Amino acid sequence: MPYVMVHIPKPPSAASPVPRSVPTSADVARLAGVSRATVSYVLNNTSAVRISEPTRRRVHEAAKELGYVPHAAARSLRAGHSRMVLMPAPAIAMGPLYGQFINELQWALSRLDYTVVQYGTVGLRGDEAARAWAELRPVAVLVPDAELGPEGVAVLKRAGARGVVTFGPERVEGAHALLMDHDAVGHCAGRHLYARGRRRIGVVVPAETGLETYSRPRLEGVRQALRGTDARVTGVPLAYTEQSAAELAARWPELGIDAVFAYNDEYAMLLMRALQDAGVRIPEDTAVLGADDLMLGRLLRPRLSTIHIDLPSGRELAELVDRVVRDPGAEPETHRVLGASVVQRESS
Amino acid sequence: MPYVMVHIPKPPSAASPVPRSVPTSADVARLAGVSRATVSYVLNNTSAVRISEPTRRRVHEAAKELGYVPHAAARSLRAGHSRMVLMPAPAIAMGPLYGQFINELQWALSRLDYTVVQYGTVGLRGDEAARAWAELRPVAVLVPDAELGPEGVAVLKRAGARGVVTFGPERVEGAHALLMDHDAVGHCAGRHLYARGRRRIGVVVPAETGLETYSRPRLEGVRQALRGTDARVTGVPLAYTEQSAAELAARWPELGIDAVFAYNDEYAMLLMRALQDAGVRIPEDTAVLGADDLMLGRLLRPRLSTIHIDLPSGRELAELVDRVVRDPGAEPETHRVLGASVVQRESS
DNA sequence: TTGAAAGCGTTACCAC
DNA sequence: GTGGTAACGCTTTCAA
Repeated sequence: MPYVMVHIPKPPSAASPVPRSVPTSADVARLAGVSRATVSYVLNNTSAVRISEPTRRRVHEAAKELGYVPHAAARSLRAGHSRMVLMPAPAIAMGPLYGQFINELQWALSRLDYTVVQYGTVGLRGDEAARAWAELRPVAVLVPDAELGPEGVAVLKRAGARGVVTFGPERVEGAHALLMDHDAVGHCAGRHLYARGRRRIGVVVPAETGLETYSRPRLEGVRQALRGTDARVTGVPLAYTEQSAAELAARWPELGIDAVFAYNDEYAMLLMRALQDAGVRIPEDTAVLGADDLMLGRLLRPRLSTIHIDLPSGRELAELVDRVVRDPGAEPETHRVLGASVVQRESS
Repeated sequence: MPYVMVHIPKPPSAASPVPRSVPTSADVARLAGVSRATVSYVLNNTSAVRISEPTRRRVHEAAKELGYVPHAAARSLRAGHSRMVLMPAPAIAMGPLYGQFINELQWALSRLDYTVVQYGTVGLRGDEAARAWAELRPVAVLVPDAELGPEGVAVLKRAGARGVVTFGPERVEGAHALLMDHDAVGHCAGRHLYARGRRRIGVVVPAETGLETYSRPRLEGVRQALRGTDARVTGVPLAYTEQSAAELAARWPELGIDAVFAYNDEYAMLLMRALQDAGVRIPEDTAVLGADDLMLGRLLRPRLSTIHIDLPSGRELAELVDRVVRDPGAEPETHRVLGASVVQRESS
């Protein structure tokens, strides 16, 4: 992005305030004429101790006047634990499905009084990343299985994490697992295309790195669904560019494929357009099937068939995390959470 | 999402390890037979002090054996500051453009040795949110201007934030600003449609809440571009559903609109399809213009014209943050960072 | 009802 | 070169 920042002179404004140092509870105590303990009692509404109303007011006023804000690090240091649930910020934008999932989850965890923090880990691999997360002493960690090994789980637990929950296609030793076996997506796709009479089935494998975790099991799922039948399955690499799609479409006749499961709706839209431009009729010559059930697929002509993916609700997941935190000794559980179903429209 | 988690019994695994307490540097010192200070020197590679090689080795081995991980809260408490840059996790999934922007930014800030944390603030409004952020004592905060008022800026600064940078269409008193005036996007769109000979111009305003911050200035920009001309500008509400689009398309003739700027490419695709289904010819009867320059727009027929939006690179932004942190006394600066240019294809 | 003091895990200063 | 010690900001027990 070659865009250059243009500096605009700041309009005259109020004089910058004197850079006071950060007010502490001691400052509040001093201003209110009470002890630090009293300040703590008042601001935390400690029920075990009864503070007179005038004192409460004085403390609150002092806190407000100073703009006092408690220091989270000091607090959790003293308490010996935090309510922080850590999850890695996704390295690649993973589409609206994942985004909504995250939002729901954050909301549900907030309701349970947890604080969700997405930690950007760039360049750190495996155990390095686990160590960086452990430094924050989160009470729970929610992480794609691809980013954490068994040693990573151990590091986090030793650092006091009461819950480690992974999600993705595989289990990780020692952690609770939300098993999203994308095999099921592929399996569903394979069965559908076979049922529609297709026998030479292509499966798009994105060329972009970072997606193998999902694309490989999806391909495997198709293979598995068609094992023992007369159908043939072919992996088809495709980058998310018009050029790549055009090149693939040009080779289409020689591939001899009569149906393609295109990883997701976006790749499906890209490929479908390229095939149409190359004169391939859809679905007569080749059926096209996407995944994710995006709204946009419905707008194409022919309308895009897709695999609808059911993710667990944020509320369920939050409750799982909470349960794990409350009973850290429990055996790691494995939950199968990914539902897949065909939405047949016109492209298959 | 009605999907129900299926519990799968855990396979037999290694006995769960004894729940030791979290190892501290004191434990490492004890095991290595040195003092806590020495441990600190060794693990932090303090250059001011020279430690014998055998001692170093003993410390490293002890740390490894115990699985010692330093406690970030304790460290920053002692240090009096952190390297944490805080940004709110977006409440609504904001498309691939924003996602890539965030990723680039995280990467660039990591290069400068900052730690990026996305803090999920659900339900907290304005100053409440600012206070929650302030508790973490971040060294810098990067936040959409819509989520922070001047008082919020003051709270954060009093809590020790050396840099507060807002981005979005408006400035916030006391903070550095990345002025993304979406007026420019609308302006660009208005000029283009006018130049194409259109005179009765509709501007889609998403019905979804949370987007007003962007949709309002875009509409204003179109108005502004066409002020004093013979063109007429009409705001057109549209929800992101097929039904809403169909209803709008049915009313299209009575609206008497010959060109529409559709907020972004996704709304444009939705509307364009509905118009086509209703028999409106594009671009002959009505021109359609999107924004964001998504790949998918190129796949439509007619190909979707769009406004390409140039965001600042993550590197530039990271450098701005770094500069602000290093010189917190500087006057707040305002940078104009949003470039808009027409990409004309076939729909306009 | 309030105050004094200990301690959470680290690091930096100053003696040894 | 290495080890004690104080201090960061907060909560909580105990004593007054």
